[in-house]
Amino acid sequence: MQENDRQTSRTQLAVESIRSLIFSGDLAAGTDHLENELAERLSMSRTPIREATRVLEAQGLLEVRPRKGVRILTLSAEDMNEIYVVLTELESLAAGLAARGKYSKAQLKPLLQSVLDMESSLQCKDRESWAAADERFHDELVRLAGNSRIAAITSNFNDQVRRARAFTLHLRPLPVKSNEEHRALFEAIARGDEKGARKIHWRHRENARKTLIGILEEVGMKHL
Amino acid sequence: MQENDRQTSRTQLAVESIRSLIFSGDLAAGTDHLENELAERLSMSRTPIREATRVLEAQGLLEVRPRKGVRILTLSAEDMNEIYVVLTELESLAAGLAARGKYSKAQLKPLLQSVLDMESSLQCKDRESWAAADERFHDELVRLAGNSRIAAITSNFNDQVRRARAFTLHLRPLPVKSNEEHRALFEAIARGDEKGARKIHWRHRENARKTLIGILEEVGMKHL
DNA sequence: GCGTAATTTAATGTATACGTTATCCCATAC
DNA sequence: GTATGGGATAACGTATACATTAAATTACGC
Repeated sequence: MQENDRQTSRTQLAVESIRSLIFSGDLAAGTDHLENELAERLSMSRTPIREATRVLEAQGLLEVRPRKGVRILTLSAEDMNEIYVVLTELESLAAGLAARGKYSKAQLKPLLQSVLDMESSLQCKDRESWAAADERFHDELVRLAGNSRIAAITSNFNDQVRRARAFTLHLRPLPVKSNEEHRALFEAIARGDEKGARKIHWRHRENARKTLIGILEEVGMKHL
Repeated sequence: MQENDRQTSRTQLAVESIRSLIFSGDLAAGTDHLENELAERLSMSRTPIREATRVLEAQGLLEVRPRKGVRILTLSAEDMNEIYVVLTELESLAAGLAARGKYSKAQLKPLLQSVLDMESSLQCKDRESWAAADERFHDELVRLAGNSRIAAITSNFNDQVRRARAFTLHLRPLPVKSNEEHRALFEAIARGDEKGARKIHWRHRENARKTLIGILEEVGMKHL
């Protein structure tokens, strides 16, 4: 009856389902949910739900508050700032490491492709596809850095700010400048310019951070 | 009969107990342990053990391998390097943020105290107490940076490399230079020199990284 | 009506039961 | 001796039972 495989255990399924529900907003930030409710919703007993929520708590997506249910975490502007500061630092480091990697043009192809994709998305003013390409760019950048810890942390933080980014996607100006920065970063990595890559990406992220925080303050969005 | 309080739930107790057992070496790196074994050892049922091991897995201290028990993770020299690279980056960032904080002498007292403690430990050649003061120094530094994410990540990584550091503590030369660096960093923070603080700490950590990796390679320690 | 104590409710923490199945062991075939 | 297959074992995943206790509700005295 039950699947024993780690990939398809109810616990694993619960982790993924709850993550999706959080990202989609079905479990809105700031709302509370009892174990029973989640169990019923996902058609399983409380046992896998409990294991899943403990894992998601460790990942910073929710908070277990005994007798009040799990609370989907909200992010204040201050939280956002903290996260962006760390992302800026670690991705810049990643950019430097990627440049140090002396990759060939062929190896950098996926990175270049994501830049091209962003440029074409920008021409059609298609923000959604631009965002998707942007995510690929950042993922690829971190992958090229070859440090699994950096990858794990940035992935986790990107999960945490995903909602905020989606929210502001349509509120901010078309990211023309952002694209120029991506291209410049690509060039720096391609020519193995570690310091340059670091600096370019650092400024890129700083800009992104300021834009995001600016919008959140403008909209008076205290929590997201 | 059971304690319901989050602080003293069996799950929480299991998390802390298992952590201690790992740090003390009672659960040695690379060894496997069945849920039943752990449950019996900690005098509780498998339920809290399972929840605890999932959390510890998310924290990177062990790996759940169905039917083979949980494996206490070992760290290769490469893992160590990855972790130190990230620690270097984030703690340097913390040092810069601490300097930017423009703290008063009074507020910096704990930091200074840990430097003084290290210096006196060094005079008695007491490595253990030096290491304890060193840990206080780094904790305080990160605290002063005022970014809870940096604190969480560095704390987690320090946990992961704790065994390795303890192992090499008596193999490396007395950290005279390290102490000079701590003092210099303190001065930089005290005078609000953000760039200087960053640079000093970066070099400090780089030295620590190279020393550690050097020793591990010298001793031919592939895993720890 | 209001504050406090008693009572009920229900969410949780934990133990336990049990079905499933990976793994091990051995018998048999070659 | 090696390989294959079947059966036993036991570790795990999950559901469920149940005691505990925080929170909600009611009862009560003033």
